[in-house]
Amino acid sequence: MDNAEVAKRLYEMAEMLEFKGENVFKIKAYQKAARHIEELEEDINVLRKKDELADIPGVEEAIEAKIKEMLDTGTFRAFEEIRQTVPEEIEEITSVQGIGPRTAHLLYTKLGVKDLKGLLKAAEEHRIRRIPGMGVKMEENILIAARRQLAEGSSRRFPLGVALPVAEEISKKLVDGKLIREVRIAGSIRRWKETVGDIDLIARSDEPEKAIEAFTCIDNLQEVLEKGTTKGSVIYQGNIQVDLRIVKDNAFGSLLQHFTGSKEHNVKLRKLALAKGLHLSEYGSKDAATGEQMPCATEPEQYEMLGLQFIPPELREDRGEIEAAIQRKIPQLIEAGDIKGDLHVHSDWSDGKNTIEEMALAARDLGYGYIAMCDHSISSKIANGLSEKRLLEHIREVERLNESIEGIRILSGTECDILPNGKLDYNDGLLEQLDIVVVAVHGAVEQDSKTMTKRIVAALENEHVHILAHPTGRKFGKRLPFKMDMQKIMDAALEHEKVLEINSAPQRLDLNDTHAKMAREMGIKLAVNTDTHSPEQFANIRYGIGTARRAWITSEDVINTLSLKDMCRFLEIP
DNA sequence: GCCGTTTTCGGCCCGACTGTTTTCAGTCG
Repeated sequence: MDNAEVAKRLYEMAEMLEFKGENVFKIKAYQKAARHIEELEEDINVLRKKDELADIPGVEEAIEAKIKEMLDTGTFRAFEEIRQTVPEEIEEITSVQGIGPRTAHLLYTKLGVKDLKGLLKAAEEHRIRRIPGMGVKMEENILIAARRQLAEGSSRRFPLGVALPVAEEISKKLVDGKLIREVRIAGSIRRWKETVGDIDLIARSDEPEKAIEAFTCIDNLQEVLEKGTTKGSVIYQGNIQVDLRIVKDNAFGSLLQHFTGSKEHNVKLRKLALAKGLHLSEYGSKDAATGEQMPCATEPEQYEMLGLQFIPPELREDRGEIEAAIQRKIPQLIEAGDIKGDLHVHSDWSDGKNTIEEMALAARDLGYGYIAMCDHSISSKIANGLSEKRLLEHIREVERLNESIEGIRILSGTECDILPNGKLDYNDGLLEQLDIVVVAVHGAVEQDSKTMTKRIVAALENEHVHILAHPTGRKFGKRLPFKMDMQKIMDAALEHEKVLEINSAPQRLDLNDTHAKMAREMGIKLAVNTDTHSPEQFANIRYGIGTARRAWITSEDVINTLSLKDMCRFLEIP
């Protein structure tokens, strides 16, 4: 069993204990252990051999024994025993909005409901309303939520590239409506997490109830879930849940902090606050002794009040950021303004929409000092890849434009295919004539891990190569990451001094945050590129920057923060 | 079931909203 499988089983154990109404702290203990195993970088089997399982936070005697049993036999007795008493499709029911473990248990024992179908049937036949403690309203809500889940599937998460524009659209509607002065996007979007479960908005308003009223009446709503005095919750077009929370001005920082999360970050923060005699909530810190409420107008104030350095939203995942903030060792993370050029740009010579000149001028308008024109190579036929002859013409065109355009340097480059056998799509003689060589896998994406790893490592061994673009090839909702050994690929990148790309295209975000963090810790340089195919797509850099920041990356880790002069030195070109 | 600058027992983060209740449990984030 690998780390993910062990974690999954522990989560399932927690879920079944919850259904049975076991002690909530016992349940939390399983969940905590599962989460830490999920985030473990080392193989749990290796830890076991070294007898270091108990070093994992949340793992002590009882859970340690169960993990050992799992690694030996694939399961553990307590799990198998409790499984006999819990319906198999329990998760189908508890993932219906409004149904938690207690209600699920009640429905199971009273009505024998054990899956989504049975739940729908019970609601349609009005059997739920007859259970003591339930009622007509409850039954109606369950019916709606169960039908929605049947149609849309459960626990759906949205790529950041989908959720962020929707959040921006709704924010604009709210501010245009006048009742709300300022809306801020919080939650996982503000942390630039690659997928998000819902959209969290917070706002300040002098008339919170009217503002909530207005929120629950905006265009394109599918459903209103909640409408209170300070909080509203709706399902917006596209089946995405949006929550809005409002407080008074003087607690805006505390509110923003609270609703940015993550949950794990906040839980740890509140424990830290308790040790200082403070109860932390969205209203600020409350002195445990006197009961005095101390709201913070800004986030940095809130962190300072707890004796912490300000923690940027992207780091708030309980991955060591609180410990670092105590010691005042939060790094100065990279910002969009640090980017001096884009090293992965397409034109209409291959599959881009605009001329090289138009792309260069657009980049110059953004204040960039250079761009690398990296059109596709021969084998990317579908992307109109450049033949050797056309690549030579492409180089001439770049030379010509560099003489006529002021204020930006165009680097002649390629996004060269790594062929299935690990060879490159152009010969060395041709690659040598380019300023920069970006390589990537496009075809034969189904190769097994060993072949794919060997293929990419072979490409990284080529002396003319500078950057490996979108290393894992994943595309949200379309393609899973290649099967490959990331550790070996990073070892090769480090050895041969190659740069790994953080591709900012919102459907890619590749490398992702954890891989990018791994690269940074190994000392591998990164490039944050857009892979743009039109002038507008330069703006996607914000997604790459968000991903880089989540990986604790600073401007020193990223090569395209170099000035043009330093970039030329880096590439060893005049 | 875990955990300890209140350390081997007694705690374990905090609050809004809803529905079904006469004061609160369940769910959610």
